Parts: sequence; C-alpha cells; structure tokens
Amino acid sequence: MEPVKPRRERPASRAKGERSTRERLLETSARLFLDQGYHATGVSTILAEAGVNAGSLYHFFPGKEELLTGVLEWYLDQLGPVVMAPAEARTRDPVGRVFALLDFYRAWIAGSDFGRGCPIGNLALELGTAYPAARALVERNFEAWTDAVAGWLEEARERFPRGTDPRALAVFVLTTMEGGVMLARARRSLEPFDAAVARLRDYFRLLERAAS
Amino acid sequence: MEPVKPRRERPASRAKGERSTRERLLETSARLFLDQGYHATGVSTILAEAGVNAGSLYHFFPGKEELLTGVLEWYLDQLGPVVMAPAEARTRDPVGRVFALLDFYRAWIAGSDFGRGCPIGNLALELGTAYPAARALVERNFEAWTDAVAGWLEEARERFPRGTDPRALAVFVLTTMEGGVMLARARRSLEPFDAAVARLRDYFRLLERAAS
Amino acid sequence: MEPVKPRRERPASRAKGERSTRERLLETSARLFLDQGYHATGVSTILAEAGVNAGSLYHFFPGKEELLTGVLEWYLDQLGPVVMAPAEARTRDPVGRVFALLDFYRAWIAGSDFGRGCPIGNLALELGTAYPAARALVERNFEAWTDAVAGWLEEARERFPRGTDPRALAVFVLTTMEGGVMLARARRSLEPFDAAVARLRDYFRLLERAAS
Amino acid sequence: MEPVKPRRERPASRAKGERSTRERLLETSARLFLDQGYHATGVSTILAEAGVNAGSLYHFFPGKEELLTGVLEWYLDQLGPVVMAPAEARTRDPVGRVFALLDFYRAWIAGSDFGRGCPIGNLALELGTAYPAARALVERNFEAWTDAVAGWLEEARERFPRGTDPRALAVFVLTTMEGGVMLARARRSLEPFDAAVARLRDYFRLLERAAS
DNA sequence: CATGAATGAGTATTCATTCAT
DNA sequence: AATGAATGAATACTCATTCAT
Repeated sequence: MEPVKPRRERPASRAKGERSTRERLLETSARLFLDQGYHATGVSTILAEAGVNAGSLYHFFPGKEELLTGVLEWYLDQLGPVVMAPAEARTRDPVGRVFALLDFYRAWIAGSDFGRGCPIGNLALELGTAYPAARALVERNFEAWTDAVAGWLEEARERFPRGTDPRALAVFVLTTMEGGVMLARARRSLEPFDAAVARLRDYFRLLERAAS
Repeated sequence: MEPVKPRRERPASRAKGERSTRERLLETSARLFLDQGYHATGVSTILAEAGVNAGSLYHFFPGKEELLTGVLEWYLDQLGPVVMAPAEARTRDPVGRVFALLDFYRAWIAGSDFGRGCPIGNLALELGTAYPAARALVERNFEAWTDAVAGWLEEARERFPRGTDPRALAVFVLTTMEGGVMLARARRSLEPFDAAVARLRDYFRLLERAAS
Repeated sequence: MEPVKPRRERPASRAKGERSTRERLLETSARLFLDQGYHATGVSTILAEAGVNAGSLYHFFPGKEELLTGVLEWYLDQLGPVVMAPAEARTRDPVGRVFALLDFYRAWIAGSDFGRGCPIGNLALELGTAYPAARALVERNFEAWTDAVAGWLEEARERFPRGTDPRALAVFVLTTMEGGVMLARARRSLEPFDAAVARLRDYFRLLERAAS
Repeated sequence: MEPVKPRRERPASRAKGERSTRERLLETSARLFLDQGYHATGVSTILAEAGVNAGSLYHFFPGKEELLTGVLEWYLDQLGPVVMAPAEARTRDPVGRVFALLDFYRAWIAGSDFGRGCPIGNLALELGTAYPAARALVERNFEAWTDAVAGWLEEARERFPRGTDPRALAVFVLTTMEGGVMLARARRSLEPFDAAVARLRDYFRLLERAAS
C-alpha cells in the first residue's frame, strides 16, 4: 500500500495566520468591490493592496472577471457559517431568527459608517445581466439566503394563517433587507432601515394574530 | 423652500421634435448609466451614441460627474409627471395608487427583459458615498418618492390602526419596490417581485382589518 | 448656389514639408515593420519614433492591425509611381524593364546593409494566413506587381516561343526576386541575388533564341 | 571540416515512443514557430503544448533564443534524411531529383492548406539580421540545401552548356522554391508555385538543348 | 529533473479631458 | 457652439524569466 501523501493545502511553509496569494487576492477584491464597486476597482489597486504582482494574479485567475466570480463563490461559502449561523445561535424561535438576521445587517451597515451595502445586492445591481457567470452566482446567493430563511419560516408554519407560503414570506424578508440597506446607505442613516424592519415586524405580528 | 429655477428651453430655433445637444447628452447618459452603470459607461460611448463630439460635451458640462448629477436632476424633474401622475390618474383610492405605482415598476422591468432596474437604486448602490453631489441627489429622489407615497397614505390615515406612521409605511413600500426590482433583475423573473408585492398587499389588508 | 468649400486636406495650417500625424504613423510603422517585423515592433516604439502619443494613434486607427493594413495599402499606392515607373523610365525595351526592376531591388537591399528585405514578402511570410485583411492586401500587392511585369512581357510576346504565357513568366520573375532578396538578406551578400538574376537573364536569352 | 559531435540520446530509461522533455520542447517550438512565427509564439504556449513547465524549459535551454537556434540545428540535422533522401530515392537522374525535391515542397504546402511555408525561409525573413546566432544557422541551412542540389547538378554537368555553374543553378532552384512557396502561401493557391516550377523546368530543358 | 508560484517590465488599448481652429 | 485632433495617465493583461522546494 502506498503511503498517503500528507495532502498539504498547497504551499509547504506558511506561517500560521498568513494567507496564500490566492486568498489575499480574493479577500482584497471582495473588500474593494464592496467599497467601490466592480468597475471602479482597478486591478492595479487590488494588486497593490494585496501585495501581489500582476503576473501572479493571472497565474491564479484568468482575468478580473474570474476574480469577481471567485468572490461570489466565496460569499456563497460564507453564507451559512458567517451569516446564518449567528442568527441561529441567538435564538431557537424561527421568527426571532429572521429579525436576528436583519439585526446582523443593521450592525453591518452601521459598522462601516454606511460605506458598504450588501455585497451581493451591490454587485447584482451594478452588473445587471452583463456578466452571466456572475449573475448566476448572485442568483445562487439569493437562493441560498431565501432557502435558509424559508426553512426557518417553514418550522413556524402553524403560527401563520393557513395557506401562507413560507418561501414568499422569505422573499419579502429579503426585499425588505435589500431595500432597507440601500436606503440606509443612500441616506447615511439607519432610520429607513429601521422603519422598514419595524413594518415587517408589524406584519409578522398581524400574521400571527390572524392565524389564531 | 428653494425657489424653482425657471428652466429656460435654451436656443430659440430648433425644429419641432429635434433635441438640443444638451438634451441628447442627458438622455443618452441616462440610458447608458441605467443599462451599464456609471463606471462601465465611457464618455466616448455617450458621445458616439448621442452624436456629439468631445468638445461640445465639455462646453455644456464640466465633466462626466456633472453629467451624472444632470441625469439625477432630470430624474427628479420627471418623478412627478412621469412616475406619480399615472398612478394618481388610475384611481382616487390612496392604497390603490400605491399598488398602481408598484405596477408601473413591474411593467418597467418586464418591458426591458430585465435589463434595467430602478435608475435611482442602481446609482445609489454603485456610487455609494463616493460622489457626494450625486448621493445628495439620489437622496432627494428617494425623499420625493417617499413624500409622494406618504402623502397618499396620509389621506387614508383613518383606514389604518391609530398611530400608524404614513411615512414609515411609505418607506416600507419603497424598500419593497427596490428589493423587488433587484431580485427580479437578478433572477430574470417577475416572481420575486410579485411575491414581495403580494405580501405587502396582504400587510395593507391586515392593517385595514386591524383598524376597524 | 452654395460656394464650394475649399476642401483642404484636413488641417489648415501645416508648414510645407511637415507630415500629418496619420502620415507619420504610417511611415514610421512601415519602416519599423520592415526592419523588425510586425510582431517585434511595439506600438510604443512606433509612438516614440513618430512623436505621437498613444491616444492619437487610436484616433486614426482602430488598432495595430489597421496600422498594418494601412501600411500595405500605402505600399500598393506606391507600387506604380515608386517601383514600376523608374524601370519604365529607364528603357522602352520590355525585357530591359524587367531587369531594371530587379536592379531596383538589388539597390534596395544593398542600400541598407542587408537590413531590409522586400516589405511585402517579409509581411507575407511573417503573417501567413493569420491576418486575413493583411493577407488580402499582400495578395493584391503581388497581383499588381505581377500585372505590371506581365504587361511588359505581353508587349514582347513575339520575341518568345509561341505559347509562352507572359503572366507565368512574370510570376517566375517575382519568385526569383523574392527568393533572391531572401537569400541576400540571410547571407548578407548580393551573390545569391546576382546568381539567381543571372540565371533568369540566361533563361530569357534562351527563350528569345528559341523563338527565332 | 568539423568533426560531427556524437549526439548521445540522453537518458537511458524511456519507454519506446515516448519523447524526452527536451525533444518535446524542440518539436513543439518548431511547429509553433512555423505556424505563427518566432515573435508571435509565446513561451507559455510552447510550455502548454509541450506539456512542460517553465522551470524545466530553463533547465534545458538558457532562453527562448536558444530554443530558436535549437530548432534551426534540428532542421539542419533533418535536411539530409528527411528532405534530400526521398528525392534521391525517387530517381537516379540528377535533374529529376531537383524536380522531385520541388515536388516535396509542393506536397508540404498543399498538405497544410497553405498554413505553413518553408521553415527556414520564414525565419530568415522574420528575424533578418537581428539574431546573429539564428541567422548563421539559417545561412548554414541554405548552404547545405544549395550544396546538396549543386552536388546533383555537378553530376549532370555535361548536359548543360560549357561554363554553366552548378552552384549558381542550385541557388536559382532555391530562389524559385522559396519565392514559389511564398506566393503559394500568400495566394492560398498552388498556381504560382506551379507556374514558377514550370518555367524553371523549361529553363532546364532549354539548357540541355543548348548543350548538345 | 520536475513543479508551479513569483517577478516586474512590457503589451496593446482606453480613459476622461483639453485644445486650437 | 461645433469640430476633431491632441494629451498622457491609466486600464487589463502577457511577457520571458527566476526561484524555492
């Protein structure tokens, strides 16, 4: 029997905490795309901020567009552990989780002085239908988000009026979040986000009352 | 309150139907910014599609950024006559007007095979806080939109539970519209838009029932 | 009646002898492509040697490839006045003209210390079939060359054996010239060129003898 | 005369039919240089098509230029066995061998849909005098070619008029071949090649007649 | 010998803007 | 106002080569 190769993740020697070139490129791109948008971010800026030189980028990615899709894939991977898990950890109550999730986004926009919005929403609007591969990944991110929330609402099914569709409700939560984040960023204020979320909470309250 | 500047129609002699150079620049810019975004649209493309040459653009506008603010001012001018007026013409019922307005956006996105979103929302997300003049105009567009809808809801005040804030409700309508348009564009489908609007309609129904 | 516009060739003010930007680009490109080949010539070198800056090149030409086709068109224009006319001026004898033409190429390669070959032949071999537009122009240059020589030989028809095809003979003159120029450049010597031309001259002598 | 270096077949253990890394690099380079030219061929393309990685290339060759000279040496090695031998095998008649050789080139260009020319001629024109080492090898290839043909014609000496120089005649055969291949490639047709070869054959016929 | 990441100067081209006419 | 050439920094990307493992 052949001895199993130790299967190291690429490079043999990297100090603990250091990030590989590829990872640094993705993280830096993600941050810059979020701050400035895709088109406003020059490859040379990514290179400078990641401390990578031009040739290396193209060793790992065919071009800027694949950096974009790489970032969107990375967001998809992070959605569960980074976005949904904390909301699930906060409470067992399905509806509580929905508003914990919205709280996560509230903290996110507040924490950057309104400089950033929803990474997916930003790219969704900036790129439109012009980059099919990116659009497909945007769609998958939205799907995964909706699936997770719909899953929670499914559990709370009997608390809503008969015939209430948990998935449609999840979509409504998503539109509220995206619209709220957009307005908060434009107005540089949490007020519109809070107003929208409060109305959504009111809706859930009325739904639960109507069910009983 | 600022006095409205008496917008003069520039040159005296122009054949009926012809558009001035300035107007052609604004219209073309508006279309291209909507289709592709601000950064993805090159000045040379605007020039070519408007049939204007470089020197002329800079005669009318100091630079590309003023083209952007010009477009946003133009949207602000159009909001009343082009967006709100049709909804008001459709029905006298305030809540009916809200959903007529949402119908207007539904038709707008359907009519372009999902190629375009909300012009203001797109620019809001793409530009973030990087262009203060533009951001201020985005904000004024959102304000004017919210004001108009809040005005309608004010009229219907007694149909909602005591203490319901018409402006907060208007913000909620706006977040639903923006979120719905975003998802429709990303998914290339009216389904998420329709789902969100249906939930909003349900909320209004529950509100009206709760009021009585 | 409208007064006829003076139809100036582009720019109003240019000192006598000065060349337009477009002309400078074509001349510089022609020279560099001849010295180094198409691929070995960088756009930045053309720019520097022509004293033109990047933007201006792309104002006149869509790209490097159109610079190439521009050069080939320019050669086609020059073929009559610069290449054929001197040979025709030298003698009225058709066969004499053929060898006057070959003498022109002899002087051309000798005059550059073997640094340059036939501009068309060089590009023909370097580009092969990869650039269809350029290849078509190479072909037209060869056609025009062959036509001119065939025209001369036509006049001398009765000096050759019955059935001798003047065009095939012209092609043979061209292959001899191109092959001779190639060998002269590779060997850095006129010897192979002279040897080939001497054999060709011998062939013509034998043809004329065989006719009588 | 230089002693021939005893070219060792490098490593002892290689499965029959497998090619060494070095051989794969040379073959791939030869093919790509022929198809696209030297400058248009990127080292990374050679690497990819040969299935070799960057470090290995530079283990065998100091740089791209030595790949070029390696290819030209390889052509020189092949000239006898691959190019001349078949013509010699076809017939014992010296003049017959000349036209058998030209037939070999005819088949060569026809067999590639005019995509390739004479490997040596292509490089001769593309590189000019810029790469001394390569130019010297181009020259040696042409010399060897001419020597071989001159050797045949030497044997047929008494069939030509007294004083006919076999070497000059061999050069003429070479210019006809190179010119013919060039025109065939440019015109994407065998017609000019055939026309030139037919004239050359006619010349040989007249020479032989004049001798008797 | 092989691997593949790293290097950074170089490529062709586009950008928004300015200028002289 | 209009024209279109000029400007030159910036764009995304490729090049041949080197290096550590």
